[in-house]
Amino acid sequence: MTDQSKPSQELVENMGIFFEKSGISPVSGRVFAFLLLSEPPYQDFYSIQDFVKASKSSISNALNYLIGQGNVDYITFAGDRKRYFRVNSESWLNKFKSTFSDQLAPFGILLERILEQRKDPEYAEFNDGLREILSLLNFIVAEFPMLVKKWEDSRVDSENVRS
Amino acid sequence: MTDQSKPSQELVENMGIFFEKSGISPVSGRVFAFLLLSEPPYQDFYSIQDFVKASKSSISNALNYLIGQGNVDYITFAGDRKRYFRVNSESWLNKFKSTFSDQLAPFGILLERILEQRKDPEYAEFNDGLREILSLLNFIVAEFPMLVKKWEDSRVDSENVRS
DNA sequence: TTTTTAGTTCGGTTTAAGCAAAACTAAAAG
DNA sequence: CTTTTAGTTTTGCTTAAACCGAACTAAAAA
Repeated sequence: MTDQSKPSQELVENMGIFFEKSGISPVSGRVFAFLLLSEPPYQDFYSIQDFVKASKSSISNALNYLIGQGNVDYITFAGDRKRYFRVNSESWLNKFKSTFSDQLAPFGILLERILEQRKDPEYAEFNDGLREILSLLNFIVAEFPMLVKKWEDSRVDSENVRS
Repeated sequence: MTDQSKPSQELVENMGIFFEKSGISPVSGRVFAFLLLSEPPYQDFYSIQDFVKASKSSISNALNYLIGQGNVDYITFAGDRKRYFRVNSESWLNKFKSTFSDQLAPFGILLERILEQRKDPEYAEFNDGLREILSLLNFIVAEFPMLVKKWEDSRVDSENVRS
């Protein structure tokens, strides 16, 4: 289907390692890297398998994992029963926007629970240290959405300039 | 030494799981949770071992790992050869301040490398999606230190009100 | 100088994750 | 209604991480 220039194995391997570091499996990392680099940016199961050189089960698990994370989805074409898998950059962007609050908020709750337990005033200095972290955390959780909004607004502005 | 009220095993276990999720080993997670909850907030090797119920080697490895991460350090007292391990909230706070940029910046570089490769204009929409993520990323990397600064300033202000 | 203490290091075992191969399934094609 | 296709599920293997117990070490105490 149209263009076929495959990315370099080495680059996919390297980027795969980058994604591995964020906690996903090697094959998932490579699949994701491949989908980010391949032209076209949507690829069917067997092209992925062919490039990544892993078993069907590994590819299947990797794809389902990535789909579950919301970073990948797929499209289909009429009269073609294959699914074409691709990085869903929109959902990826949205995850970015919310990740900070989503991850920080539970951590703030944890810190609050700790401080609730530590009522002994003898070690107030330690508690103050924790309270400082909690304060920064709460500040970020509160301010971050506004930061995103600011970015969004700046995007809209530059669109308007063009039109 | 002074207070001895031990935290509940269950709470330490729960918080341990929370820290495990961020990628550390179960024993490390429990040790860290214990140090966050124990009164006093500094504990010697054997108190930790006794509470966490793991082997000396596991405790040793966990402590050295946490120390390596900068989240734990230790203090000593004259005439006492034990080390007393504790959460270093200051270094923890500092890690917080820098973590975002530190983690986001390499990711931005990765996205840039991807976009460099993807010159085929046929799938410009996909590239636009990636560029959008990169834009948000760069925005956050640039703005985040200012956000932290704003928080720091607000802290100093409230200190001045008191004095 | 011998013993104790406060850990660390070493060697082996257990457990879980990741993967492959092959059997399987559901839908479409022939 | 038989075959092919596009995956999925199952089973079993391999490897690495986590852990334990025991031997070890370096400094302090006796």
